[in-house]
Amino acid sequence: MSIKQLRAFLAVAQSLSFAQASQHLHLSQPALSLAIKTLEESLGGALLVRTTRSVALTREGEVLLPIARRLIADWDNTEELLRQHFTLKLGRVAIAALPSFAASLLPVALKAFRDCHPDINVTVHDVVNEQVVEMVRNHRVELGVVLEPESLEGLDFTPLYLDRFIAVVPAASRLASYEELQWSDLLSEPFIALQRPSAVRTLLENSVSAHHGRLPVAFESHQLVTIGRMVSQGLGVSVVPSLCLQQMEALGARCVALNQPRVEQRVGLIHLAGTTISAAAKALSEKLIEVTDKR
Amino acid sequence: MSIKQLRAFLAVAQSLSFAQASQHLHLSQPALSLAIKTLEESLGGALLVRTTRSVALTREGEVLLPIARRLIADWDNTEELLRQHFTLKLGRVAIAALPSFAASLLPVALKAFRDCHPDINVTVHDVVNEQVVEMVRNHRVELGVVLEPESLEGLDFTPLYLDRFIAVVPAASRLASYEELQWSDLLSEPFIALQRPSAVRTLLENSVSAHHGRLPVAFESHQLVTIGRMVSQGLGVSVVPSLCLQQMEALGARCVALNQPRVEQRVGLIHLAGTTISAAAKALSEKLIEVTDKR
DNA sequence: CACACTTACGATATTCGTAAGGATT
DNA sequence: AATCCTTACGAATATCGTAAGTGTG
Repeated sequence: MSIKQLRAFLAVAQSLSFAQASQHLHLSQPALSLAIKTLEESLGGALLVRTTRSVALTREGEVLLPIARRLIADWDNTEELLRQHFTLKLGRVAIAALPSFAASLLPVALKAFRDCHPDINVTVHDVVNEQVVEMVRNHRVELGVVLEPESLEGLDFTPLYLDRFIAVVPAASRLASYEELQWSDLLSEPFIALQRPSAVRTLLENSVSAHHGRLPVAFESHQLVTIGRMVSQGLGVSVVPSLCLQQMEALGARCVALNQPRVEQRVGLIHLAGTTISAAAKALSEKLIEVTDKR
Repeated sequence: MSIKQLRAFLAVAQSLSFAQASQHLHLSQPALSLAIKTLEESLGGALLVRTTRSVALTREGEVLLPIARRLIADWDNTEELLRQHFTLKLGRVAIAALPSFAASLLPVALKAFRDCHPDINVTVHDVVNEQVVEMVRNHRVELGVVLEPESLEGLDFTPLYLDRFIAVVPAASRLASYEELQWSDLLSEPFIALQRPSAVRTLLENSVSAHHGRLPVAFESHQLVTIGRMVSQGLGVSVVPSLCLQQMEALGARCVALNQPRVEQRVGLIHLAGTTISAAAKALSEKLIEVTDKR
């Protein structure tokens, strides 16, 4: 029994005419006749009873008809579903991104993506760097945006941009007037840091300890928003990924370039190595690269 | 997308090896490779990602896999179901028969049928002659056993046997000692008749009225059993299809051949003309012919 | 170099369409 | 005579298997 044969049966059963059915199938009448015949032979009995002047279903044909309708419909739906997935008319992508990225560039990329592919469902997970890696490893998400990890065992890393960290200081602070700052300028102020565990926090601690000893953390939060507010209230200073510049200024804090030394870290896309990513994930990746390049 | 292609995909997706899958499918590796390739082309994207050393599913392949499993299972089940119907391993027949037949020969035929085809569900409707015809006409049953009707518009009639009516008299009656009886012998006794409407009743009335005027009905029932009991209790006499002989004698009545004139009527199978009957119905018909011939 | 998938190509099978045949209205 | 399905047959198409090719561990 083949799909063609079943379609042939369905067409004849519905029109009760080989002639009409053959037109509908874009097939010659004899070819249709043969198809039905071989179908009947493969099943071991007649499905249709043809007198020269009329066509009718046998009881067995009546048994098959509703089932055949369902099988063909299922078949066509499946084909359509897959095509939609490939043409990005349907599908889902899950992406995880570290908070600084999720709050800045990701929405821009998502907007561009959604404009191109409005029917793709995108799930965003705004989690700390380590969890992004974990979610990619556990197949929880297809894509991740992270600070370049030291070990990317089993992961493919695609750099998006180089993140240069910036100092965040109260608008009223004397530090706000400088063109650029050094670590030594900041360490005299109370420091507001991201709570551990956090890749940004670790990066900062390592950067500081190399030149000035321990980071003097006065306050901690795991929310960038909270840090921004604390700074703008004059509670202290902080250092955040440059991506957060706009967000911080919107919260009333001032951002100043941080040099001596610069704190830099590549940010990029990760996905499981060895597996291909879906067409939808590929399209989203491209949009992310596009958006980060533009900036 | 063809069945073969989907089976090929399923085999590869489950074993994650073209080599193993090709063995399982009894197909050469290159043929399998081609099948998958054309499937992917027809759907518009890759389902499997092959490095030279390993095979894995793409996201789209993962979407298809569970659906493919279901489609193939449905397909195979349907094929199996139809084959079972044709080989009489599965199916149902509905048959309607007039009471005298349903109570006598039909069970014998059913026994023989069930011995041959234990998995066919048979529904029996024990109804009066007119209802048998009606049920066949309304597609309520495929087969009917009736006294040969005058009009068989749209019906195919297959004679089973000639029913010769017999007189039923109380064992204690003087009539019980005769070898055969005539209508005139019976009409002196109270007559117990089947209730109208009944083909047997009509047949008797017509037969009598041609020679002796009206049938002097003293009692009526629509149950043969009741008539048998009434006769055996000495309430009167009756005339029933010869098929009921055993049943009547079992109820304590005596049966005597009825001549002068003989009342005869062909009993046969009917089914809707123009439609074929199911394999199961055909087999049951054959058993009925076999059983009625044997008698 | 051994293994696993792909490409190339000739052979085989299926399927198709045209033409002729048979039956019914 | 017209219509509708079936059979017959040569042609196009698809599928298959063998053999050679390619890339990886």
